[in-house]
Amino acid sequence: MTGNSPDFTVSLRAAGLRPTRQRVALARVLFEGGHRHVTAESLHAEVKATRMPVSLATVYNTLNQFRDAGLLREVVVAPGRSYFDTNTGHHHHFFVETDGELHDFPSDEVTIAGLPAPPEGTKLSRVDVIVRVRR
Amino acid sequence: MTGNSPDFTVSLRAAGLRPTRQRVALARVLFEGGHRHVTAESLHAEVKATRMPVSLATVYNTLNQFRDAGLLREVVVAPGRSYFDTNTGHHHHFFVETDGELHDFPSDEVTIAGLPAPPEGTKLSRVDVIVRVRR
DNA sequence: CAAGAACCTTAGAATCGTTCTAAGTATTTG
DNA sequence: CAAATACTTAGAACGATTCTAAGGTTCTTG
Ligand SMILES: [Mn+2]
Ligand SMILES: [Mn+2]
Ligand SMILES: [Zn+2]
Ligand SMILES: [Zn+2]
Repeated sequence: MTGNSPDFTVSLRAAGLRPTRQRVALARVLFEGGHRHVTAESLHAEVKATRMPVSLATVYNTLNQFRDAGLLREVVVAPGRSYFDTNTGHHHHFFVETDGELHDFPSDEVTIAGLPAPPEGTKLSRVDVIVRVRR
Repeated sequence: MTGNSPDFTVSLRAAGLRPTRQRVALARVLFEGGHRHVTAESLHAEVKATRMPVSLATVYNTLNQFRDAGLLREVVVAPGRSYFDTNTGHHHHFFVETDGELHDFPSDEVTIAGLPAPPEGTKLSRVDVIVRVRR
């Protein structure tokens, strides 16, 4: 290792994934710097700009594997397109409907009181709050 | 008029839509009886069962027109599929991830406190709360 | 109640985001 | 290093949705 960047080789192996060139390149784009919200297409465009060739199929495969490994979370805000979120902690979203932007806000400032009990025979998985706004 | 069913001709005209055979048939399936959550495919199957032939393209057109007219609301809970909701009032949803079911719960029992201000230059459109549960 | 204008429905093609297939390539293991 | 295993990829396939363009329905006006 020659730089000071996080060692994605380690976290990929820890997730049970071989640290291939493509996955390391994608991890760098995703996890270096602050939290991100990407689509497969936007991530593909970004990684191509680093001159590391990665196919769109691999971007899809990798996003799904990272999500399954808990490195990413999938956020559903608009029909027909998936967003992937590098922030896997508890938080909620502003969705700017007019331009498709997604912004985090912390869930610890928000209180949700009076939620009814889940339907018979089900257990809670997650509570998503999406605040839709427009410009 | 021979029955006691609501006059969908009137509400369609009020929405600026001609009360065609197809739209009236779809309105009956959607709005007679209690609130519904449908997909284009599920609604198409239901209306076909009434022996009134309606193409899938018309189901899509009509759902979009009803949504634009405020008769329906679109709910995004899962990637790759749109749900349409006949309940246009304030309320939130349970989504049973394991079988794709959507259930309402009233928003007046729920309190959401501490929401941050919308990003600069945006105004609030709607707050969606989706409680995801699994069997 | 014409008859034209406006609007609507539809089959089938097209599009879009995503997944699959299968053949070649990289990574790991011993 | 060789064999085993996992990965990447082009291109085909897919499922949901939208579009096109041609024929049918509904509305308006006299
Ligand atoms: Mn997926
Ligand atoms: Mn739509
Ligand atoms: Zn986020
Ligand atoms: Zn509802």
